[in-house]
Amino acid sequence: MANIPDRPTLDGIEDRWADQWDTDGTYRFDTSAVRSEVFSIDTPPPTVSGSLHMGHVFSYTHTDLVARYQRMQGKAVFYPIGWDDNGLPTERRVQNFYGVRCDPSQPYEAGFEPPFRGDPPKKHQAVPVSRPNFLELCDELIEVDEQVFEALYRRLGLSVDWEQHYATIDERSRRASQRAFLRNVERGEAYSQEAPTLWDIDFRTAVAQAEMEDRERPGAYHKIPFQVVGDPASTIEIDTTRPELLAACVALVAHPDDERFQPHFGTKVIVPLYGQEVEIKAHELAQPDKGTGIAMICTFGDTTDVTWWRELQLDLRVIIGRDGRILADTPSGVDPDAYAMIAGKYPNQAQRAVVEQLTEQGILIGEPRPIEHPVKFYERGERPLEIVASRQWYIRNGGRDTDLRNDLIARGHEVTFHPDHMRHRYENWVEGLNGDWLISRQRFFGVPIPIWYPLDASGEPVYDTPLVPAEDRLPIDPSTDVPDGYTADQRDQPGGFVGDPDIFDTWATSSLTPQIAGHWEEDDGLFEKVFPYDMRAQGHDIIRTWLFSTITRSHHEFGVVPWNHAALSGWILDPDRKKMSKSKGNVVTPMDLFDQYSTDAVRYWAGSGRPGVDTAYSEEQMKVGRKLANKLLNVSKFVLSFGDVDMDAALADTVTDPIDRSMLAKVDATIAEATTGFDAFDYARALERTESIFWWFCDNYVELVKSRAYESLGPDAAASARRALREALSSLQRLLAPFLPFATEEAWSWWHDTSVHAASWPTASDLGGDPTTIDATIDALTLVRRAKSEAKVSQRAEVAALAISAPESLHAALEAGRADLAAAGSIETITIDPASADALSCDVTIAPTDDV
RNA sequence: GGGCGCAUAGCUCAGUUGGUUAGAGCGCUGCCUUCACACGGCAGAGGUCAGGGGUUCGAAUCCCUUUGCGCCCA
Repeated sequence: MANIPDRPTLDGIEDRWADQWDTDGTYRFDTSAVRSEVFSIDTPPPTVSGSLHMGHVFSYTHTDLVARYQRMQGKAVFYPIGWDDNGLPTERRVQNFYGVRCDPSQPYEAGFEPPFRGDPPKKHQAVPVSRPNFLELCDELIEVDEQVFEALYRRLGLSVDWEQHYATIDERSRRASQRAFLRNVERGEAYSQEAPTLWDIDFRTAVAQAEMEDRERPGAYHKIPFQVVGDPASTIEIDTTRPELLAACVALVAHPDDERFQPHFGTKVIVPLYGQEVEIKAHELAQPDKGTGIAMICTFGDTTDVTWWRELQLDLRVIIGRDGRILADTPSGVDPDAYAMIAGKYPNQAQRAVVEQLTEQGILIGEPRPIEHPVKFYERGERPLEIVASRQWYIRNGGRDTDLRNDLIARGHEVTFHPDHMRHRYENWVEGLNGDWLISRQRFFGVPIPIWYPLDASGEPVYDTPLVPAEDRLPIDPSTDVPDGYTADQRDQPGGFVGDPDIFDTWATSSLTPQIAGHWEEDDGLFEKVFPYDMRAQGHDIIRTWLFSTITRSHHEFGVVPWNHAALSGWILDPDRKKMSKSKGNVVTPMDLFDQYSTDAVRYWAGSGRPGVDTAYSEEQMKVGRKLANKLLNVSKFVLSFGDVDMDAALADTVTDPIDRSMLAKVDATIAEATTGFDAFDYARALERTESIFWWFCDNYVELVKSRAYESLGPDAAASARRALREALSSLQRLLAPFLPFATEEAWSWWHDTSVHAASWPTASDLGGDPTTIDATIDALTLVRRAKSEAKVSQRAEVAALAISAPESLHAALEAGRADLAAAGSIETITIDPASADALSCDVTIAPTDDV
């Protein structure tokens, strides 16, 4: 037997085996496999500029469990991983790390040295740098960040194929992203349009509906009267939380069924302070129970205003600019003197000024009434979103098209969700979309939109006839590359061309991970082997973004769903059932936990979290996992210590004892349950069943037969026990291998030359044993142990006589275990008598001890 | 406001198509220095299955309802 350490330990085994797997290529994808032999997995590329937390460990472990199971089932597992490095999170991290900010008007500076590399002082003013310099710093930092992530994932034991690695900013990703987009454009699935857009005034970029969230914020209703045109004695009172937008008012609106306002529909009123005349309109989105029941429509205060403006075909009277300030120029029809009081102010400052004016002039009715109301924010933003008109690129997603929406809902039904109820999140989201998917961002670090526009004679872009590159030129950067038929000196010249200055939102690229990871159109045959993927793994919080957008892109490009199964992981909650977050200071570093409890122990905790269920962070569970892994090492050592066993002889010829066959029948049943669980992506169930039989095996079966295995009853009886022990151990090690990859590999290596992770998933030994045969003997053993516990003697204490009373139906089973029971309980004589009751009972006579 | 999920031992959770006395681990209590494991082992105590109603021979499980918690969407 190979070297079994005297004292097996979990400490330090991770690096040793991770290196070995790397050397052996244990998890390398077999590119010669045909599609039916492949199990392909689409995993989330983590945002490398973010923090590493237990949420990553949790959900990535779930994916790995399934990957390892499928690999042991003989599948060629395609399990790539990528980093999501493009986008705003990286920009922010670069700003905070180097103390710089991107200013595209700055010239490029070769060999630029940033003022800091990490922790600039708080009072430091960010140094403006050119876009190319800024992007260089992005590239520099993500390389460092990615190494940290890779180290963690290797330590976690993810069985990913590191050769299939990608990043969302790398050349292949840019090519795939641009190619997919250009095909969307060609088919009319992507288009650009000048339209009202959700806008973050701090990041100065457009934001998609999926990135928007409601936050409860204090506000106040201001009751303001509008004088009716032609009837100075009559007023209409409105309640508004945004009096600063009075200048942008284009209409009032009430519900068509509201009898209070029906007489007024079509009449005009005068906006206080600013004097423009606006009409009273009817629309069913007006809420009669909100405020006074009639609202002002401004261009634009919120998304409902956009709907009203569009459907009621109202004027445009924009007053908020892209920097969030009130525009300098007075809109048409608005009193310039009143407007001058708010021009240049931020909305909150403007509100104070307007309320002051209203109060001074005695217009405001009563005091403002404070309320809490939901306000729309960019999920990363700090000030409320505004709505500005701007030209942006969109991909159709059913938000403006019922047929497409229904198609995408139908696609959702082609995916099996785990757990199933997560499909509701998807459908809820698709049904609630109110516009197409905005993919352009006015930012810097990302995949450039591969489009130029011709400039007309006056130098204005002709947006209707964009210039697109041939696919074989991709990826391109329109700010440096030149469209076919033009020369570089025509850039920005009348009659020349201009590059689209924007980049894609991160989701526009990460929605293509199946294409990117699978080398779509890279002509190496990989894509056809892996697509559509077998499995998408992700957290349930990004169903509306990543899951939905990936289905949308696949639907447009291929007319199929990108994967057959979507496995959703839950969140990690802290022990108080709150979502863990850095701001609450309750985030623990995964690496420390790996060191403290062993990686396998942490994986055990993750594996016990059921699919889709939010799970409490629990170091107690990690302790249990450590105990399990430790026990596996020790019981393996013990089972393998009984001398050589002829593993070539037929199992049925060697394992003859009905007790041994009964145990193996129990293991068979567990193998079936674990297999059923894994086939349904329910790794937690597989773990629970496996763990249960494992502890039973250690505590009961091993204790019962170890004397026989020591040859107390002769060589044949010993051979049956030894072979059964090894058979069971082999199955148990393999059943646990997905969960405890390091400990099982360690223990497996003591008696095999190849990896347990390349071994086949266990199958039933099928010796025809009765799984219940052993139970009566174990029950009797438990009663003997109890008697010794109650007598407060050692479990090794001798028992002079054991009288078992049992129903006659159990006598044969008890006879089968009689000799093992006598040895395990140190029992001199055992009698088995019929019992009147159904239950088994024991009368234990403990032998007198020789007091020394 | 619409939708989804959850409620079982002090804690974390299993409990599959309804079927004997509702299970596990942790924690707690007692015992055992036992030759694989003291990072261990053996045993014990601990439950009105959130409340109410219904279906059924039989309900933690199915139906209705109330309450509480969480999430998604508007």
